[in-house]
Amino acid sequence: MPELPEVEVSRLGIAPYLEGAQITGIIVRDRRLRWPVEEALSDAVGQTVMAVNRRAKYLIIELQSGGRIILHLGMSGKLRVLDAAVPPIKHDHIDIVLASGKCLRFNDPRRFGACLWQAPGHEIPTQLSHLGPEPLTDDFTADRLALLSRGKQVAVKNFIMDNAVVVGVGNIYANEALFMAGIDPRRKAGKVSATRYQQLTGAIKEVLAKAIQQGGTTLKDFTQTDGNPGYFKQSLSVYGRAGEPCIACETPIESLTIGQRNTFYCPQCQR
DNA sequence: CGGGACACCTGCCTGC
DNA sequence: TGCAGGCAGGTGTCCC
Repeated sequence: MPELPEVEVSRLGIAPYLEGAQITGIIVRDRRLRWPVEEALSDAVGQTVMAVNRRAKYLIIELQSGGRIILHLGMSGKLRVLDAAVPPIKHDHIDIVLASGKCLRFNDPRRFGACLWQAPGHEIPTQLSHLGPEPLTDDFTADRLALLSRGKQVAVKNFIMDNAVVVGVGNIYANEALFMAGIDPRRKAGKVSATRYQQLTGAIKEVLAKAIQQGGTTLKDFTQTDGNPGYFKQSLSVYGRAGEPCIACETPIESLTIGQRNTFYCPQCQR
């Protein structure tokens, strides 16, 4: 479910229901997420939601008190807005109930996701305090990649998936961006030229922006019971296509493991 | 310190 | 049909 584009699509989907709404209740059915859900989360009850923002793959629900509810979807998390009276299904761990009678419902089978509480006047949780720049802003530049990669022995694929370098580049889009830029994912980060970092930076921005746009289709029926995505599948050039012909040169796409993650590339186009 | 392995957890798909 | 095994879109932690 959650690469950055899907988190952003979720944000766009839930924001209209949440912004300006009053929270009348919070139901926690299972506290055992990535980190235990704090009891103090209930302090959000009675608060008005001022905005729903995103930082990296975290969704941040800003409250009038200055407090924040911070959600992360992990590997399998999903958010839906539905009538609060709808009976919960398996893995519906948290409801944020609104005065409108609707609720934001967090479902996460694997429980790698998180729901953090930042009390008013408190520091942002440490998970969010060491994050690199957002990929779709001007803070993310080729110069930054070139600078940070100096002398680095890690594979360039791992490098761009490092949240301290740039946030929001998950496994799928790391593969796709490296294909677009014609860079072998195994290449050491320190051995990628400035010119090619220029191309890679553009590729990351392009692939993420495009995926968010395509997510807009999913957005349309976001509140329906199960609008299941899969929207980006047709657009993928290499991810999940081992053995299939490269869209550019027809050489079979190869797969291997880098940093315990499945990696796909065209041995002809990517050097 | 950089780099890499591992951990967390459930569902689903494959192959015997 | 059943079951074991492997794999999955993330990321903090631990160990060398």
